[in-house]
Amino acid sequence: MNYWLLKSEPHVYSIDDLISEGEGVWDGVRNYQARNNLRAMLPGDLALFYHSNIGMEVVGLVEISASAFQDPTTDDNRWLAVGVKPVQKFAKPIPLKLLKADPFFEQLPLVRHSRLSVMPVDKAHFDAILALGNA
DNA sequence: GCCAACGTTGGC
DNA sequence: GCCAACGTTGGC
Repeated sequence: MNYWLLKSEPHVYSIDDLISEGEGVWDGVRNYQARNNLRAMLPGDLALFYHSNIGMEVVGLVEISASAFQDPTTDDNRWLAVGVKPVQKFAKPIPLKLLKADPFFEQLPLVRHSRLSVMPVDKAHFDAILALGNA
């Protein structure tokens, strides 16, 4: 089981959009590093859902429901998408500011490499964020 | 709205 | 293959 973080601008696609759809396609990724992370995902993997720009907080948890397939938003076969299902919306979203202020999260890619939109997360970091979200 | 960080493109 | 120019992302 692997753990991930998916970033989206909520005015484009928010966790509420995913919840109302029931199941979604994570598409539109146009960055090789992010694409490679999508390719490594397996059904059942868990991913944190982060709202960039507006909110700037980790808002919930989703599950990978389908491993990588051709991104349906382009004919260019370099790009991939995965299926996602909502698991929960956090009672307490975790602001980026809080993660940045805590040395424990220093190595989190979200903190270190803010432009990457699909990133792996250590189990220790994942568990800690989950606990904060449900505190 | 600005700008730093980073990725991509294209001329050489 | 290098690197300057340019475009995009995302925090502030």
